[in-house]
Amino acid sequence: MKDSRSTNLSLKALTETRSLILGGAFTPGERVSEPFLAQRLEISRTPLREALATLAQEGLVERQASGRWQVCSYSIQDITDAIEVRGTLEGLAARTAAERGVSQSMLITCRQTLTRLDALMGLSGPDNFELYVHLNAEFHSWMAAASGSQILIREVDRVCRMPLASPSSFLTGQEDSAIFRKSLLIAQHHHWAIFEAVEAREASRAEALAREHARLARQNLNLLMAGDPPARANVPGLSLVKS
Amino acid sequence: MKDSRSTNLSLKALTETRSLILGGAFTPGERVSEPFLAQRLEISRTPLREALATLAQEGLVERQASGRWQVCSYSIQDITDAIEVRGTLEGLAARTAAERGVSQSMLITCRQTLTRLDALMGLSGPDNFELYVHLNAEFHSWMAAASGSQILIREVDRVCRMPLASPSSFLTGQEDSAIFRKSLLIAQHHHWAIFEAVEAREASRAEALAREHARLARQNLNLLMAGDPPARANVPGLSLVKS
DNA sequence: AATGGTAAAACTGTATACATTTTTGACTAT
DNA sequence: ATAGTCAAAAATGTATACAGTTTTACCATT
Repeated sequence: MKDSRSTNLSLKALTETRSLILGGAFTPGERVSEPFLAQRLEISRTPLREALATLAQEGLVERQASGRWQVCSYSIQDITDAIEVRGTLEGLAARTAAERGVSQSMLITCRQTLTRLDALMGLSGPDNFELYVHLNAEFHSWMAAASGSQILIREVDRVCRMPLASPSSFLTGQEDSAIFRKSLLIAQHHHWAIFEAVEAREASRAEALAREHARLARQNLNLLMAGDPPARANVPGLSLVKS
Repeated sequence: MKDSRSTNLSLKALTETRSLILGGAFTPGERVSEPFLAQRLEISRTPLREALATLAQEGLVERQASGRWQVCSYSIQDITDAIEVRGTLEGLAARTAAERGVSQSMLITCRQTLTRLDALMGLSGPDNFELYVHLNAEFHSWMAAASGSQILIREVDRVCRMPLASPSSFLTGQEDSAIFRKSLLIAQHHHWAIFEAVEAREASRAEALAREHARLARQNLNLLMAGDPPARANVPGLSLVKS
C-alpha cells in the first residue's frame, strides 16, 4: 500500500518507533537491531537510521560503543530531574514574558484557553479528558511562546519530549482517581496565577509560580508510584523506568 | 587512501562541517547541498546526512520545507537569549549541587581547577590564554556534573554548543583587550563564590551567582559589538549573526 | 524590461549492496 | 562445569543507484 504523501518515511519511522518504545514494546536496556526494526516498520534502514538518531537526541535510545542501538532506561530520580529542568525553563519563559511584555492578542488567546479549561473542571468522561490534555498542552506552549525567546521555545519543547517530563505525562489513565482530579483543580489555579503574573508584569512571581506548577507533575509521579500497579499500566513511557 | 581508523566518517563530517560553519565558510541563510559538501569533505552523502541532522539539532543548520539544508542565522537577541538559558540551567545545576551536596573528591577537583586559574590571572601570552579557556570550560562542566542530574548535564552541554552561548565564546581573540582581561578577574571571583556557595550548601546563593556569572558573557558580547569590527573577525560563529 | 512557461539539471529521499566489525554459538581443553 | 577459541552469522558503516521532486536557466510572450 502506497502512502499518498509518499515522502517522509523518516517521519513514519520516528513516530512509530517512538510509540513502540513509549508503549513498552521493548524492555529498558534492550538492544534493537536496525534490520529487525526496519522489517517491522516495513521500510529500509536509511530513513530508520535517521529516526533513531533523532530518538537518541530525545533520550529514548542510545548508541552503544559498538554502534548498536539500545533502549534507554530511567530511574525515578531521572524523571524528577527532568521535571525540575522543565519547571526551571518554563519559569524562565514566564519571567521573560512578564519582563518583556506580551501582546494583547496573545493575552486574549491565553485567556480563552484558560476559560475553556475552567469550563472543563468537574466534568468527566474520556472526551473531556482528552480536551483537557490538549488545552493544558496549549497553555504550556503559550508560556514558552510568550517569552519571545526562540531558543527557549525550542528547549522547552525538547525537554517536554523527554519521557515522563511533559505536562500531561501522568494524567493519561488517571481520570477516575479523586486525588488526581484534585490536582487538576490546583493546576488550573496555577495556570490563572501564572497568566495574571505575566499580564501584570510580575516577573519574579511568574517565575516562581511556573516552577512550582511543574512540581505538581513530580507529586503526581510520586502518587502513581506509591499507588496500585494497575494504575501505572497505561502511562506511556513508564515502562522505561527501572528499579 | 584508506584511513587507519576507518570508521567514523560521520564524526569527521560532523566536526569538519561544524568548523566550516562556525569559521564563516558560509553566509547566514546560505543553502548548502549535500553533494557539494560531500565532495568537499571527500565522503559520501550517507555519513554527511547524519552529521547534518545532528548540526540541525545544535542549531547550526536547518531544513527547508523542500528538504534542502540552510545555514542558520541569528540575531543578537537570539545570542542573548541563549546565554540567559545557559545561565538559568547552570543556576539550577549549582543550586541542585548545593542542595544535594557534593563529594569531597569533586570538591577537591574543583578547588584545584580554580587554583590553577588563580595562577593564570595577570599572565598573558597565547599558551596561557588557551589554558585559561580550557580550565574555564572545566569549571563549567564541573558545575553541571556536581548537580548529579544526568538530564541537566546533557542540557547544559547542549546549550553550550549553541553558537556563541558557550562560556568562552567571546574570549578567543580578545586576549589583548584590557577591558576583557578585567572581566576575567571578575569571572574568576564568581567561580570561587559559586564554589564556596556549593560547598557551604547555600543553594539559593549558588543559583543566583551562576545566573549572574553567565551574564558576563552577555556583557562581553555587547562590548564586542560596540567595539571595532576587527575585534570581531576571529570570533567563531559570529559570522552567523545578522543585522 | 518584465512575466510566464518549459525542459534540463541538480538535488533529496530511499533502497540496496558490500566491506568490516561485532556477536553468537559450538567445540575443545582444563 | 568453566573458560577459552574460533568460525559462522548477523549487524553496522558507508557508498552508490535510482526515482521523484525542486531548482535553474533559457526562451517566448506581453
